[in-house]
Amino acid sequence: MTRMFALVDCNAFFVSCERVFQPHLEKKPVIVLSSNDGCAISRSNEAKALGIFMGAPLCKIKDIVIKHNVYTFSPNFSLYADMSARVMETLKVFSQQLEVYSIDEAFLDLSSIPRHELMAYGSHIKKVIKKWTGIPVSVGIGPTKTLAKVANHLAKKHPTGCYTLITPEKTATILKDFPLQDVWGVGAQWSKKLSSLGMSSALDLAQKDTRWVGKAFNVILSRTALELRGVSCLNLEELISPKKSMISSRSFGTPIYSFEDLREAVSYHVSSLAQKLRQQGSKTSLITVSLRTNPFDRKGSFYSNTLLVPLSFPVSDTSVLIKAAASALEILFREGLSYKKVGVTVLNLSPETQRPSFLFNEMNFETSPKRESLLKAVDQLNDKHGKGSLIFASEGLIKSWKSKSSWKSPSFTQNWSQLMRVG
DNA sequence: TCTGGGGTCCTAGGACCC
DNA sequence: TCTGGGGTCCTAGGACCC
Repeated sequence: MTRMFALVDCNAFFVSCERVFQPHLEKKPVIVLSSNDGCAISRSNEAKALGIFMGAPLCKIKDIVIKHNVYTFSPNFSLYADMSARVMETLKVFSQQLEVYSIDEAFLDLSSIPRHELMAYGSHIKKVIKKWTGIPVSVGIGPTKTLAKVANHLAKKHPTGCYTLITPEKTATILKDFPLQDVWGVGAQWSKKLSSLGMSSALDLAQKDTRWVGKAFNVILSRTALELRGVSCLNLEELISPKKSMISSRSFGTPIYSFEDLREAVSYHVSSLAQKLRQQGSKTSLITVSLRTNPFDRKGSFYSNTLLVPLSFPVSDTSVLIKAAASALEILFREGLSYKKVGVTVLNLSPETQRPSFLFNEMNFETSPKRESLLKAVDQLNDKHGKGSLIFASEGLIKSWKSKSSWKSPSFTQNWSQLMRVG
């Protein structure tokens, strides 16, 4: 039996989340900005119609925003995460086999639904999600994940918000006019190269010999070519696999000059990563610190550098990681520069249950039960009273390095005092 | 005023070993 | 003149995704 996948994608997700709690924003141009109020990362249809592009820097669209009274929000990621969880929970009603692909997208296995009912089933999903969560979605259905993605593109423009690509004939007709750069897995670089080789539509790639594609590009793109042809190569990944790396980084609201401020910012990132490591039940044995000045600043010379610090054993202890990161920062820091961003990455993650046999005394500090229960208590307090309730001293209290966030909506789903009031 | 943040996978090439 | 060949592991870099 051929398989059948649906891709359910939330429309302008962050904007839609804001609208659920502020219904007066319906039909109005709305945008949500990136961290630091940098650029537009989610746009309502009305905002798109005004010519606001994905990733447009706020400073460059300021005139449009003022002239057309575009409602502008700083990002409220915990709100979006909560709304995402509601959408995903609701989706489970329609298929037990579900892959949460990103914060606003999920693949569903619909192989068991009769072919002639798929269109109606897709429309039904859309209606129920809207009714139960307030979020509008588009549904694309096809025999492979890549074709479901293509169908979803078309669904966004279709009045029903649902589109199916079931027969090979219809699929070929659609792919003939479907630009290659819009295919899932084909980015800017490859579409440029493909175009120079004479391919411009998705059908061109689908009809190419896959071995040739594999040689000229790689196995990923040859898989994409097969999927476009209707051969399913990518399975539904229902299990959420543990992360193999984690990043915490942020641009500063205003440039930072002092080592002390940088160290506080780095400590903050490390602390947040360490907590996420413990949440996932992982430890890291490689931490990297990177910092850079503003790459867009024409005056000063650009400085960007990263340092890897291998740890002698896997850890998730905040203090141990802060020490390692601070020593890296000392090496990276150059006096007199105006820094714009720091970031910390933890790699080589391993399950915390997988412990190496101990040879050295230094292990004792990290693994002592007292130490572990202390960190557990810190995590529990922060869970209960909100992130940042209890922090490590090195994170600092002033946070002069924090990001800009001028127009953040209230914590509608997180904080009792900020719940919506009715009547 | 000034351009996000967080991930994954694949490949080539070097180091090292026998 | 000749100076192996094959395997594994690791890393950096490049591509992609949201």
